[in-house]
Amino acid sequence: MTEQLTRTLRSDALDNRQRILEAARTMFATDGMDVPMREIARRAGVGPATLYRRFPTKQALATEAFAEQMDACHVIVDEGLADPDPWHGLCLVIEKLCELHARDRGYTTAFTTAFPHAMDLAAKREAALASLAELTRRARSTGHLRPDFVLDDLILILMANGGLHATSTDARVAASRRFAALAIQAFRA
Amino acid sequence: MTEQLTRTLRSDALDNRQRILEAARTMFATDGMDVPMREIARRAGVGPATLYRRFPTKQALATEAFAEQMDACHVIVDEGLADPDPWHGLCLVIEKLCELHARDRGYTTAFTTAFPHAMDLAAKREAALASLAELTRRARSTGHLRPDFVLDDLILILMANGGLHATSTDARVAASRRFAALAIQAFRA
DNA sequence: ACGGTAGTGGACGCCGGCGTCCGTTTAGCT
DNA sequence: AGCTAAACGGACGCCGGCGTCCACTACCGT
Repeated sequence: MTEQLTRTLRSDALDNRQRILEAARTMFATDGMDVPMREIARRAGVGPATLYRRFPTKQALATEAFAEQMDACHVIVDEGLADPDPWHGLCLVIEKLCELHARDRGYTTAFTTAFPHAMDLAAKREAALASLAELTRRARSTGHLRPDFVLDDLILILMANGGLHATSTDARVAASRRFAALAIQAFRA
Repeated sequence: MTEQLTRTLRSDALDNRQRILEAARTMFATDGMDVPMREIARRAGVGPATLYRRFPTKQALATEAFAEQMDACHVIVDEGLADPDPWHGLCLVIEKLCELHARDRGYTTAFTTAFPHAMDLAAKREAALASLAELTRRARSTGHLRPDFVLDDLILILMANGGLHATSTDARVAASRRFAALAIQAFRA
């Protein structure tokens, strides 16, 4: 679908579009989801009208902007699945997902609150969760994972991880790391 | 200090003040900290001016409104300290604090983000944390608590607990309960 | 090079929250 | 009952974000 847009879009327009997405990504990541649309436009070096023409709503913008973060999520989960030791793979996934979410304030809220109509995000989210379920199934069979573990526990942890506030990104990442370690401890058989 | 105000305040004014605080408490709890001041005034049945006269800033209002929640925190910690089994007391404290925070959206953010100038809150917070430190010290000596546990871990958990979002209060409380159980699991030796 | 059209962004009006002023009401004392 | 000062709240102006319109610009095919 992006391809069709790419084809019919003029070169300068495409350029602006890219800069808008880049600006949105960085601003969402550092300042969270409540940055004014104006501000994103300013940083991208375009007028408000251009921004609104490309992305009529903030959700549309967020959905596109977080596409690569979503892919990063998938890569992380796939790496976990590829690990010969499922328990070790699961631990890696937890650590990396927590860090990813800690580095990007906006993505966390986008992922957890999962706005009503961001179906594109939701679909990918479901796919990632399915892979996670498979990974936990394998990890449980190794005996290192608590037998009464359920997938919801992991989701719970990820959501809770999003509640970690801090003044700087570094502090947030550090807190997130400790938190991931505690979570793994809680999941161990 | 409240006494002095009480004395010099006219009866109807005192009445309004009470209703404002009650309205603020319920609205902060259900809708979080970002409710408009207007809305609180409306629910309390007073004009905006009255609200602003009593509480010039939202922080002032929040500080007073959460005073009893803060006391509830103290009671919980004290109960934990009074428990003959420190480890059991600690578990109770974790469960109750998580639930308290889950029931009151506003209080959670007020407690964790701890606005710059809400020194009254901050002072009580520190006192509670000191008691918590004592409790964890005792719990560790029983051997049921992980030897490498630090107080910051508990704070981390409480902050993370604040990240649990849900549509209804009941759902949030349920999630919080599961989360507390996981946390206790992570802290066990 | 040039015309046509896609694309742009400054400017505009709207809305909702904020904090304050002032004419009116009412508690409380005599 | 009557007076006075305290208290009230509706109304006002301000600000910042939102979404849109239109006169101008610049790309691209010929």
